[in-house]
Amino acid sequence: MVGSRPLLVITGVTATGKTDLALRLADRLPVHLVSVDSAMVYRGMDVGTAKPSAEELARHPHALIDIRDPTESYTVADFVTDADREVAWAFANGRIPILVGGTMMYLRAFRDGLDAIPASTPSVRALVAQRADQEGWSSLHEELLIADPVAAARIHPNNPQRLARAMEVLLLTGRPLSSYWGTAKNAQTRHSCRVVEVWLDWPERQTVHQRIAQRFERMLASGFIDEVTRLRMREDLHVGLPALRAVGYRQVWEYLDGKLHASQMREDVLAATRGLARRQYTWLRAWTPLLRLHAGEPETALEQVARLAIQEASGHSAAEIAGLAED
RNA sequence: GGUGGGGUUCCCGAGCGGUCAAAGGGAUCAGACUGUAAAUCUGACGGCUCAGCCUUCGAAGGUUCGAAUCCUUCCCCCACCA
Repeated sequence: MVGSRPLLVITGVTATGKTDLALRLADRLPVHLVSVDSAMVYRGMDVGTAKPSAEELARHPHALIDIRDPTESYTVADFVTDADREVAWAFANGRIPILVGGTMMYLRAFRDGLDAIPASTPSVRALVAQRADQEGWSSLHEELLIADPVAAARIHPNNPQRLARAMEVLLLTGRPLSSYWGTAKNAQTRHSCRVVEVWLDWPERQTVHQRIAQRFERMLASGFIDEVTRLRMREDLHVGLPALRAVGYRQVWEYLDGKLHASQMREDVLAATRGLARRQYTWLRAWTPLLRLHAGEPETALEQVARLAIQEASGHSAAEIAGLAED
């Protein structure tokens, strides 16, 4: 019965209650929760990432939370490797793996698989950065256009981050980045499972904006500023690190630097969070097999997801197992 | 009460007789996305029956072939003097 065991994915834009849904699901079913969140991986970044509380984590452990120091980086490839390991563990132990989170690129990479492209190295990265400094990014893009026209066509000359990656691979391996494309295996194949994806969403964008604002108020009341102050006291942390470029942390850091007034900081954080949500929507709308559930009706959503999971797991029809999720 | 500065498209803010639906920034919206992704980047952004037309630059008049730009009066802000 290959492909019948379910793997649940709970996603949606920021501040829609994904974590809550997952926690409640964990109360009823034998699950293994796996966080899909590029910011929650960092230790000491709790309030601003809306990480589940220590109590919640004690009750329902999440894999891939608090696995890095803010000085370290964490990548999509790290995520796919880690998530694969967690999913395998779940299946081996008779649990339903549930991937919860809104880092869409991680989710996409997990679902569709990642091609075996070599990781960059600090020295090559520095070299590319230095060349960009001297010659300008547009010059590097022209170079890429010749060496790797396929990748160059898909990378805008003004996008240093993606351009850098392509150049790094080229310099590191002597091979075009695009020559590595096409070997990835998707999650269903890798795990012989059935991926069930749930999108928790509000019908009105305005609701999401409101919830973002309310949640930020709660974060402030819960000591978010203090949290950033603590991070800022560390000599080895600075805003250039991926961890501290996270929404909220970046702005509060500037505020503590005295570069922003409190009201401006608040506004900037909210705008950045709304922007994050907007970009998440772009992924979600293009994501075909998503079951969209109403975030404003958590009970119903919970019911549906639980039922779906049981149904997939048992291979029985929904009618046959109706009521099972209640227990 | 007097003098000086000012009211510009959702916000801030340029423009100071034509090339202005009006620079730039912000917000918002749409999109891209294969090892930094809560990142990085692109586009749209007064309205329409959209290669053109219509309505905007505090209000109303006026000058001019032509005004956001000049004049008059009025309304409202700000600063200083009283």
